[in-house]
Amino acid sequence: MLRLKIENIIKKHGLSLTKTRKKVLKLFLKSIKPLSLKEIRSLVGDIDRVTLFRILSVFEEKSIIHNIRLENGQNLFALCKEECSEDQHEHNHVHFQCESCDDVSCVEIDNFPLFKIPNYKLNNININISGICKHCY
Amino acid sequence: MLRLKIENIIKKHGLSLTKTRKKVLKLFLKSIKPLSLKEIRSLVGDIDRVTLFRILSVFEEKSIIHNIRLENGQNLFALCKEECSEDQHEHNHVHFQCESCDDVSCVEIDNFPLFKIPNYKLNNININISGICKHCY
DNA sequence: TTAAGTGCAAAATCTTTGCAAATGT
DNA sequence: ACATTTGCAAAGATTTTGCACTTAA
Repeated sequence: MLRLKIENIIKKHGLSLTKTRKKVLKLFLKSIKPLSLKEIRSLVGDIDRVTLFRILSVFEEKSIIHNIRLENGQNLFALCKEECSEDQHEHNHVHFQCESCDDVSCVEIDNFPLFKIPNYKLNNININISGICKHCY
Repeated sequence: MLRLKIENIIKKHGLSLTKTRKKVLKLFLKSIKPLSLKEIRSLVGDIDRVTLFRILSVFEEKSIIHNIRLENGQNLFALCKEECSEDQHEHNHVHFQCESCDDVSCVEIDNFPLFKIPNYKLNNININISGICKHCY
């Protein structure tokens, strides 16, 4: 089931189906939280640093994952929605970092605000919020 | 005039008034655009890389400037508003990057959306948008 | 079979740390 | 005069490049 989903996603984006890519994607599908390079490497086991960089880079290019750059410099990656395409992301979430427990998560928002700026065309909107999460509140 | 403003800002935050800090702050006050480390260094002239890191770091700590981390990894800095304090920023702007000319700017937004997430306390909100700017549109 | 992906070595960047000399108050 | 800041050297971390070897189609 999961295996099929993984293969499906990779093929759908025209990428060839390799062992390492499957391992990495599996991780994202199983994880609720955004992952750092270190975490991925320690979870996948022995995967070359450079190879991982390259895998994340194609995955990002194909909008399988997206990159979360936090204000403190942390660089995390999280799964995109199926609807995300290469030039437009369809996220209704914000990236939230808790100042108490440091946890980062993608939080869905209903009534996601509609941004408009006169004379500008807005394609991708990325929102990072810090504060206190529901567990620490 | 500018000289006084610079000295005023630095002193207001309890920092001592050094040559290099004045130079760096002057740059921010004169620049409309967010600046990268490289740009700052080339504009200020000969300033040590480490010293600059440290100056930016205190300035950020004191909320004289804020750090803009773009999705593509670029790391820029821009002046805060006078009202910004150490634990809360009062920006009504988004960080906009044009996909055509690559320019980054802080764009003021009227009707800045009010975010609410049930059971969360939101402190700082940071919004990065990419698209086409008014000059390229 | 051959085009694409991986792993390794090594370079290029970016960021941090420690300490002696210089500067601000 | 004393505490803080700066510049330099050097360590650490992160990201990129080139190339030979392996794997997927």
